[in-house]
Amino acid sequence: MNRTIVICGATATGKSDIAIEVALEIGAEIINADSMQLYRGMDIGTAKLPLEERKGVPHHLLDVLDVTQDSTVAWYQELARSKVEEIHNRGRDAVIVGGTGLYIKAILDDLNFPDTNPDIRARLEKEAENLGSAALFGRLEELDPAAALAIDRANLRRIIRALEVIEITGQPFTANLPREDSSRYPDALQFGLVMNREKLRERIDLRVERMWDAGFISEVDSLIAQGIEEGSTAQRALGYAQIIAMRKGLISEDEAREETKRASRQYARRQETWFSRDTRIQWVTEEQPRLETILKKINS
RNA sequence: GGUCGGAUGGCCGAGAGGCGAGGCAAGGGACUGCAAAUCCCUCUACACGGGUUCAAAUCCCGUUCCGACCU
Repeated sequence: MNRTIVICGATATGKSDIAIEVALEIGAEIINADSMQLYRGMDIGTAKLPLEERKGVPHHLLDVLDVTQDSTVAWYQELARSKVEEIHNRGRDAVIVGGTGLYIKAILDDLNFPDTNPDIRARLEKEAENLGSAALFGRLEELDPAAALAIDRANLRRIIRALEVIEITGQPFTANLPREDSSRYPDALQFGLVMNREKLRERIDLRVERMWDAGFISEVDSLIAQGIEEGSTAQRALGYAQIIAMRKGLISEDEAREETKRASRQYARRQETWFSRDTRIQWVTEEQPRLETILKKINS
């Protein structure tokens, strides 16, 4: 019986380390569920565990994209699921670790993502520019009132995607949503790591300082040379975006570093909001002996 | 000692008599193909004391503090 275990939570809560320990204990392999650690060359700024710290535990979906390529959930979903199957077929357990909530959900739940079409999307984006986002939202209200209700009228990105899906599938956007929560891996155990805000803030600050000392700037410099600005996903990563802005002369190094800390804090908040909605997650606080707590639940 | 200019919410910053600009930060929230993204909500301030007025952050008087200049 092969298990699927998820370790999630906000950034800087120590997910990677716990995952290694858990994996060592139960003989599992690790699948990365962090949208930015997918990128080759994004090591320091994403706090990617160096090889020697992985203690021999096989890691999957690390360094699988070039910085110029865009990551998407649909692509990730397929790949990650095939990795889970692969590991299970090998008779081992899979530990999924990461802070990208949507990606984790995409593995576990029966989310299906209707295709995308660059032409349609480009056209919609152009229309938004010319007619304004209000016009597109109006169209969405007509074509799919339920979707319009669920999407903020100012959230152009989601409005465009909804219209794109409607056009491609010929059905309302909401028709593609699952009726109820149906899980592909019903037995998956999800653990969430939590820390109080103050503590987390300190850890984030410290971590960013260390990244700087470890040569974060030169890492970004070489990625700029590799064309990170051509892609749209990688260049928005925390810290990377700030250092790119710094290299463009928009902000000082000091500002870049402080902005990175602040953006990380805000990100952590968004992550907590996201994960807090999932009632399947079992939360583990910092006061608890985390590894033991998790192992106990896995084995019970 | 004198003259002039300031003093606005955690920070920045407009307003210059009449339904509490705005931005950032902070907190809360949403979320099915860019998710470390995108977006929404909340946070009633005007240095202090008097006065004028139906109405003052906005006008008048005084006080305190800051800055510039003068002696």
